[in-house]
Amino acid sequence: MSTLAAPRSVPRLTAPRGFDLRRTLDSGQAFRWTWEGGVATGVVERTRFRLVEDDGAVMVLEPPDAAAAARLAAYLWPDDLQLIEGALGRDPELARTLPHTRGIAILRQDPWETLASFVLSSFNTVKKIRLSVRGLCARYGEALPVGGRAFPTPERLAAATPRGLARCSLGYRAPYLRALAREVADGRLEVRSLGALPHDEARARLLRLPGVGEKVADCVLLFGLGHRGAFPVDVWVRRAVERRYFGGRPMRPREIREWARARWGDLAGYAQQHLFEYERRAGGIA
DNA sequence: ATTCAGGTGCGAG
DNA sequence: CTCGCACCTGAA
Repeated sequence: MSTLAAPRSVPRLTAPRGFDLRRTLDSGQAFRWTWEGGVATGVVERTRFRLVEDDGAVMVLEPPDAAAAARLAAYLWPDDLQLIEGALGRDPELARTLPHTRGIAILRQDPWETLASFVLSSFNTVKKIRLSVRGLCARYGEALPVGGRAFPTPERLAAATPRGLARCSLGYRAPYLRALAREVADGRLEVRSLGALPHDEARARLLRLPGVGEKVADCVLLFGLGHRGAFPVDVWVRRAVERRYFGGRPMRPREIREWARARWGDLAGYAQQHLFEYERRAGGIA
């Protein structure tokens, strides 16, 4: 099958039908993946991976380890894309969108990393978020045996100095991040246990955190806590919904979110991802 | 040099 | 509650 000559030891993961690695990793939900040619490099939990897509499969160039590859699969494609895209395609607008966006999976990311990263996302661009996250990992992340660095623990960030955080270009978000890290480090917030709460309860808990508003809370629910019905409304999604579904009528984010949840239910998060990706590319993001 | 992109928090009404 | 504004920094 494979036309690539690869060492026999390189694990080859069969992707779900239609899965698109590049679209998935570049869709603004994760901030640590970089591409060099056709090779994606990124850190998941405490393992650095190097991946290439190959004819319906993902070749794991690094590490050469079947157990790690299995963990990667749980991160990359937690959902049945065929089923989801089939259902969303019954929406005429999404049917027009999907040819340009299909194959995007919503990742299952670490809750703490997701929360911390998306606090940085407020009033910020994807490019700059990546820059800040890279800086945080370089400065505060533990060096991993095989190379790369882990995302910083709450303890490390709680102990960070304002000066050190400023080096990571966090701007006014630095105190939010540190306050957040302290809540977790002190045990006032159990990030992992958030995942066990129902959607609405987890959301209410997130909204009490510093630097977490409705949009960031919905991103954490969707990308870190597995709540696929969450519908984060950023400027792109807002534009897309207003223009494509409401004839350009200005709407409040909350109104959009409630409408989306009623319309798409547990698939709202995926609907958002496709609308976001399409709008962003049409809107001139390289 | 100037302008722009981006959610949240806060005070005022 | 809703509104209007300040906030920080890389890129154009």
